[in-house]
Amino acid sequence: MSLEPNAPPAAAPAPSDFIRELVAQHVAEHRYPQIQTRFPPEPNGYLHIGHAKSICLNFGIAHEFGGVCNLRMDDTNPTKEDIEYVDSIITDVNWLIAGWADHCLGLTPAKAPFYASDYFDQIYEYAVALIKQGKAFVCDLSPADMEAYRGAPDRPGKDSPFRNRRMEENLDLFARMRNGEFPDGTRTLRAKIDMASSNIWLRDPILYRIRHTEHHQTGAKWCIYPMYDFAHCLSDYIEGITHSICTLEFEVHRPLYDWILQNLALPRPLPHQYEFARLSLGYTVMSKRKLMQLVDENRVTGWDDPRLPTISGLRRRGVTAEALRNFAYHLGITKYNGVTDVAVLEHAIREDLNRRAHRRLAVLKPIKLIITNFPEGKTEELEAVNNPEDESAGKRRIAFSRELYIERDDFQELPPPKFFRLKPGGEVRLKYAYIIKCDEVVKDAAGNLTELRCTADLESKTGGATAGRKVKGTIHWVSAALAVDAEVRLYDRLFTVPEPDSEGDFKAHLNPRSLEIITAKCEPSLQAAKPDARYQFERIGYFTLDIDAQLSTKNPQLIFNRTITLKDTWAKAMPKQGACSR
RNA sequence: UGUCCGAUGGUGUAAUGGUAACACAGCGCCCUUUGGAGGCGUUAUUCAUGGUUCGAAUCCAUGUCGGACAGCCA
Repeated sequence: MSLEPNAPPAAAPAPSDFIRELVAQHVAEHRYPQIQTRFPPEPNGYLHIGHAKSICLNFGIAHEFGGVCNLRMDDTNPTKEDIEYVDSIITDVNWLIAGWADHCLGLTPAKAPFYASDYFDQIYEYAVALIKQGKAFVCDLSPADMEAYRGAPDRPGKDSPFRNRRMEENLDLFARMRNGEFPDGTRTLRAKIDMASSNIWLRDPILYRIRHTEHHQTGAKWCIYPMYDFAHCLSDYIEGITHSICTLEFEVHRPLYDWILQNLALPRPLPHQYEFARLSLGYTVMSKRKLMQLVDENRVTGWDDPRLPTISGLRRRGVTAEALRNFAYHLGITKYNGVTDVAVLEHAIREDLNRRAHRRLAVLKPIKLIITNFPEGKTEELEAVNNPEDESAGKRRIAFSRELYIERDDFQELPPPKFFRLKPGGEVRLKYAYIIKCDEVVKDAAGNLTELRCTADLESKTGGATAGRKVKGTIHWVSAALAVDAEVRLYDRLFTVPEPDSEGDFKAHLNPRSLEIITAKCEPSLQAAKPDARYQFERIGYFTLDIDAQLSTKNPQLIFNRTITLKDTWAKAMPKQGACSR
């Protein structure tokens, strides 16, 4: 465990909430030598944005108060866990805290994350200690009997007939449980507390159960495994955790957390548990069980499907760690179970990408446009700004020619009022290039639009005599001859309703149009697109290369994921138009 | 009808006995070679009732509504 204190950051704009206030108070009182938090996922699925909230809280507190936060696998149930999940958790956590709180990450001497299973020997000894004090006993009740004896929330339970076994017998039986002498489910180790307690978790809770299952970390060493309640508080204690922060559903378990540590008469200070409300986000589901269902039933392509709220999915979609952290920052920490509007996430993503993304021109749904007064075969180089938000991003040159593609949605033959784009006889600015006027609309025999014929004001480009002319609309374009094709994956929300899991089958609300795949025409510079770069396709949205893209082969294939659309006040005013999807 | 927890604009949060504020969303205007970004403005809030107090979102009482808990899951 790492013990060197981290220097508090210079002047980080730290959020404030009831947990941080408590921590600040404890720091002021010098209650602990150092603040220690932990993020304790069970490796039984991939991490999602709800975990990101918890990671930002736990690492954020360590970061702000000069402490350390341990990543700890809460791996006490080998029947549900897998090494694949361990690996993904390590990747996701490191990605999310990189460059921000990675210096707060507590690591074992072997530079590995922590595992509750590392403490199985110690936890076993603590169980023995409890037995010796007469505070735990081996119970032979079957699962069904156990349930019957437990009572109900409004009805007390009954003492197990095995509750008053002699200490020596308990010791012997527990050792034989460990030795594998009994089949699964035949015996448990239970704490001796109070079967009449109004808190069900204090009704002689199970501490150990028998599971003849190999563990992804400890192999075949154990056939008994501690329950969450027993392992968690002790793991916290062993690691020197001061603030054990978890979600609201563990509130009822806190008396048991405290009971175990107090009855073991451990040297102080003891860790304490604090609870906050988990994240619920609109238009998605957040439970690992439901996410796993979507993955297992191939409703999505995998845990990292860009439509999923998993950290790996968001990353693949193009969301940056910084955007996720800013989102978490704006969330706040309370004990109220609310549903956060996805617009808050979307805002954090756009704010981040607007600052960092280089602009490019790409046409998603092309229609050909001919500049009739521009010479055939001529190519002109025009200067384009890479990022108007960041002058240091520089400029690039883009090729202009007689035949172009423009967005199909940027032309309407019978435009509604306030349509600022191209229309018959109308003028529009081609971004970074000329003002053009639409002279002729060409259609095929079936009446489908095939081509637009326009004339350009050849003095209107940047630096030209009429460059200052005001036209209402500006549209994007690419040179037809030089454009490169790219597969573009247009993602939309996975569900059609704000709370898919509020009632009934959540899968009934899956959005059938959550993914549309198209071939776009891109400006040639996109051929050199970098895997980690974010691009804004001007007037369209933010895009990033997908991991499926083939970049270094003989026939490179560009594949872009749409991270998020640009805000579009026109689409909002004209709901029936609807460009690509939304 | 048990125990614990909670309730502030549409949404999420702040105000820690002293002018109810911030962000997102919405709406309007300005600006714009992105209908983006940005700027300015604006709509809208303390669950209810009673009490304590000069003064209550905040403290107390009662009620209402919501959430969590009866896995050998975490």
